[in-house]
Amino acid sequence: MAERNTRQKRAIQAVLATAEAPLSVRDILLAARRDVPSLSQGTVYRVLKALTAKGRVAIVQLPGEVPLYEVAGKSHHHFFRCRKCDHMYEIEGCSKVLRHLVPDEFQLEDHEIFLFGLCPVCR
Amino acid sequence: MAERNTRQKRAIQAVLATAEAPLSVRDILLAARRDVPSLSQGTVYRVLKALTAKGRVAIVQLPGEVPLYEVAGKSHHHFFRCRKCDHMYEIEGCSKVLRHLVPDEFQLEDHEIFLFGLCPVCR
DNA sequence: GTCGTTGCAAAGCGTTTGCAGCCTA
DNA sequence: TAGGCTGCAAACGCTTTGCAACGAC
Repeated sequence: MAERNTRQKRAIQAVLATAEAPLSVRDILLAARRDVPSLSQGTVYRVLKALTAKGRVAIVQLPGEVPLYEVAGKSHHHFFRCRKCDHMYEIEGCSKVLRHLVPDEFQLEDHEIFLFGLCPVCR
Repeated sequence: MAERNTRQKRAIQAVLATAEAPLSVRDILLAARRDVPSLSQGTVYRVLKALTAKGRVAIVQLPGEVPLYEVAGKSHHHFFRCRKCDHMYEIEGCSKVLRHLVPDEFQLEDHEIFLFGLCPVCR
């Protein structure tokens, strides 16, 4: 019943903790294998699923792309994706004006915003 | 070279044209088979891909779900998804305030907004 | 020693694609 | 009749899962 603290879990969480941008399963697998070379894909999926269920990891799902993972608990934010270099920038804060988009009869609980364009470097 | 006007394409476009909400590939396949029973999944994918490339169809990609398709050319809008009945409502208009979310050095070109909550019926 | 966890490989699911025959123009 | 289009089925990429061995406690 008690959850166990394994090398695999520690390696995966360490990778997520030190990442500066959301990572794909492949990214996580390759990075974590530097600590635990025998790490398998299946384990990465299982550990991520468990961490997500516990609310310790958040999924960043861009339209038409594979899901990315980041540590949860950061302040509410969204992402800006540069269409040239593909880099993802975190956008802090979030417009209160969203509430006015929907009629009052709707009860707005959550939202996702993805911004696309050119970043300062690529302009 | 010249594109041909087949029963399959007509059936698929008719389904999209009369749909009141974005449809999945499965939805489209089942509906279009009422006109063309022999219609195959592969053809649906190919026709949708072609229509999308020509800008006649738009993809609605909700995080973690299969893509949905709708006729393009509607006025700019986003979606509100009821987390209880799963119905999707179109939200007209879109906040200009988005531009203020990103620093001036970023060149904002496009965006996606998904709203989640309870619709008037389910509240 | 127990039993949660892992690696492996097979299976699952949505989507793409090669190919031979079909049918629109 | 030409060649774009279709149905079929195999292949593909990502994710899940069954199972026996492993290892944290």
